[in-house]
Amino acid sequence: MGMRSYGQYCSVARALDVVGDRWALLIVRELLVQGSCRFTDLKNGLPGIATNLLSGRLKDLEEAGIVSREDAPPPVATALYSLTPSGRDLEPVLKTLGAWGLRQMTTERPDDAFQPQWLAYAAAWFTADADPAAGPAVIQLVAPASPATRGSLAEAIVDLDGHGGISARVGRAAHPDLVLEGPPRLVLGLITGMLNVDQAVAAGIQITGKRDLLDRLQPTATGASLSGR
Amino acid sequence: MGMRSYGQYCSVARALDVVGDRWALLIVRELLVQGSCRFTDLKNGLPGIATNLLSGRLKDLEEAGIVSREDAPPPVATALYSLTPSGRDLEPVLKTLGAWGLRQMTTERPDDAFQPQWLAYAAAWFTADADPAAGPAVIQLVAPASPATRGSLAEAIVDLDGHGGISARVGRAAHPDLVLEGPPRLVLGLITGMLNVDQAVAAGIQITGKRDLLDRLQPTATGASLSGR
DNA sequence: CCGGATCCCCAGGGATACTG
DNA sequence: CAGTATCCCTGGGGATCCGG
Repeated sequence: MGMRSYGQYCSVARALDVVGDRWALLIVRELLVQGSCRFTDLKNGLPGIATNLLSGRLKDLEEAGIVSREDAPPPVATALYSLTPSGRDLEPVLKTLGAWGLRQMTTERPDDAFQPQWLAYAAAWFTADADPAAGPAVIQLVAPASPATRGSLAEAIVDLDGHGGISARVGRAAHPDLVLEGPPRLVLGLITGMLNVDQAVAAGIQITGKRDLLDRLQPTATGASLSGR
Repeated sequence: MGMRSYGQYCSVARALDVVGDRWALLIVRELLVQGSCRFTDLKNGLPGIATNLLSGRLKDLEEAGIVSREDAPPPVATALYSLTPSGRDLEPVLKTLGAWGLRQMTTERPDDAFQPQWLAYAAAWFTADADPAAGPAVIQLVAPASPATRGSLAEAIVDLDGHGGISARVGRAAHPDLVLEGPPRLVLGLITGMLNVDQAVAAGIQITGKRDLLDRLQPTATGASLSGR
């Protein structure tokens, strides 16, 4: 299929030969965040993509050794897509790219899509646990989802494991130690450090539970500030 | 001009809205490596790009606050392009992307372009000084340039400053402590750690001078091996 | 020679409909 | 659900042309 190359013996150009096509890195993002998943799950996680383009890219990425496709066991009988080790190695690329992209989040665009898993990966990728010795803790993030799915909520659970690790997943926790609720720009701005607590509160974020957990949740990306607007 | 967006409130998607277009990141690469330079310098550093596309991208990137264009002082009277601070912040992105792309360098393509500055940035980005206390040192890299410019050489100077820093630039050093000469794949493979010394020598690289300097030049990217072929 | 602008053509992307 | 097929259209590749 698509084998267009920049024709340069340079590792950046070679990387872009493989993952530089439109939608390619976003597909990898979705596979990183969702793990092994079905065609439709990818389609839902990539609002705006055309189905032919998705299937085409999946073929390309499989050919390039980044994505693997396998048939699920009998009861399901559907194909599952996941990342190969080489594909998982793209995580640092998406992390740095996403960290740089935080500064682009200031401009508001009311009809942008927004999904719960993007809330999750932002917490996992752009924050660190400043005080692991304080033990495990659970933070619940809540924001209104895309305008397209009006009424529904984007909910993510952030787990501090007490050993310095932070993981996040979509869903609602039974007994969170802290709940942050508000528009995506505020929740995201607070956990990525683009807003400080005072600014986020003033802008209308709702903080429920152990507020001192916010001091443990240290933003690692040194992005611009969202406070200007 | 091009304002096509993925329409997702996600920092990765937002980043790709700005630098995801074809050639965009390669233009940034060239500006990072070359510093402030003219239109023609960029064109020469980006073999294969169409001039209309280059000028269009430069406009887009300028509009996005990544590139700045300024008129050079009177005697030159030409426009100079350079990166803004925001544009320079893309360096970590290109580093990680380039590190991942090293594994794509194994496939040989005889008519790929190859330029001296790519030799330089590879050394600066993917190596570290394992023993700064040993003092300053200079390593000369030499490889045949693109088939297009047959006969000419790609030459880069790697400077170990004796304080842990490594910088590199295009050119020929007067009195290098070490000279590595051979095909791009071997020189690049050796400094990025995809080949070890024995493999590179067996494949025909020429090493002249203080060979123990090679132990100081530690590859930082954990790429695949080129030895398989 | 440098710094583009203009033109033409085709491949790749976007939207939708359709099928196993 | 998991794609394939189709159509349309924009953006990219390549060459040429033009003002400074």
